[in-house]
Amino acid sequence: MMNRGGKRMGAGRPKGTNHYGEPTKPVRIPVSKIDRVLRFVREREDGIPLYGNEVPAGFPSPADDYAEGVLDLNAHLVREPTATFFVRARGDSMIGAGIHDGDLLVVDRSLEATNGKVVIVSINGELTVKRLRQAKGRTWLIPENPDYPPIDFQEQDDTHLWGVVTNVVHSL
Amino acid sequence: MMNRGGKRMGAGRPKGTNHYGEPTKPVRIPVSKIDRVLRFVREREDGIPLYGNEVPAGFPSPADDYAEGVLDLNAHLVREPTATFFVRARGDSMIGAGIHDGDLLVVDRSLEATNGKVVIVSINGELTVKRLRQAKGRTWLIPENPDYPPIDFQEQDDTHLWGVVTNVVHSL
DNA sequence: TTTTTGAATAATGTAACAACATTCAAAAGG
DNA sequence: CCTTTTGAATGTTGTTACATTATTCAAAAA
Repeated sequence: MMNRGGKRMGAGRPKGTNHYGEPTKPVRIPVSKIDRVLRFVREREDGIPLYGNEVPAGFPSPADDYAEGVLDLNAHLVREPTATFFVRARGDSMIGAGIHDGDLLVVDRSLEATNGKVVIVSINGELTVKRLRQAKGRTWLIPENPDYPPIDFQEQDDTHLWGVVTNVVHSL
Repeated sequence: MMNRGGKRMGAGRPKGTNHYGEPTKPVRIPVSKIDRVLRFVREREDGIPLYGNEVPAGFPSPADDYAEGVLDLNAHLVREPTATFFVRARGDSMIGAGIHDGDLLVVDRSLEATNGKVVIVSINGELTVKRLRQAKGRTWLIPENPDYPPIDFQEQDDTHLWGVVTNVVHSL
């Protein structure tokens, strides 16, 4: 093997040619979460596009500028992670509010349960979802289905108001 | 300062007393995502609990065992990230399928649009959501609202079937 | 007995390193 | 003069190493 020459100006791998197009730094991650972190970091640089009602040029090509940007469902649906939980809805008593049997309800305990909000309450160990209605110093739980009667509600030992439903996830 | 003694058996910080209760490893993360990764790793060790229809003891305390475990909305609603996009629904023509004006639709392009599926199509540059119905060699787009007429559908230059709606996110 | 204090040991953020990837242009070959 | 070969140059990347910090213990001091 013979020498193949000396200095080469401008040689070498150019900056910014890494997988992400930006610098990286080592961050310490608990081992059980490394998989999910790597999936988040590597597989979806673009997130999932969100479109409005017009068909954008090249729709739905992830390389485009998105009509309404990009969406992280966890962040979009959960404002207060520590105060949030999910409940699966049963029955059709709230069909008028768009809540169907089997739907997933996102419940925020940090929101105030004011008049007209859809809330999760427990009555005798059963969870139920109804609309809260306060009038004339009394509180009612109103189903959104004429087949069901309103419930006279007052917090006691066996009843408790757990939180406000912010979102309904319905599977088709 | 005087010497305060020699060997101490069992002294020192005990193992497993870190923030996570498990070992950590450095992972290289693109700088723009470090914030979100740290938030994910640090702020929510428990995830968000998912409950069924009975009230578990101590509900809803994150320390409990959850009736149905823990849920990551992105993973739960998005099976094929690269083939998925979101569309915001307009109008009430699919009210019977639980799709309301302003709802967020999760659309999977990798699923086959078979008879009976709810699909996203573009017609003359407008996106619309309807139920696909194939019969007698023809294809129809059926609204789920008696106020709207079925549409005779065939893919042409100005029409295209974009994907199958898998989930509907409805905000209250 | 209680308090003070430094030794012992784990956790943590980051620098450093070795292995790898990428690009360039000089040298070789035609 | 053009094409191919080849090693230098330089960035990237996963992991190790390390200095600093945090935590606990028990001997020494009070």
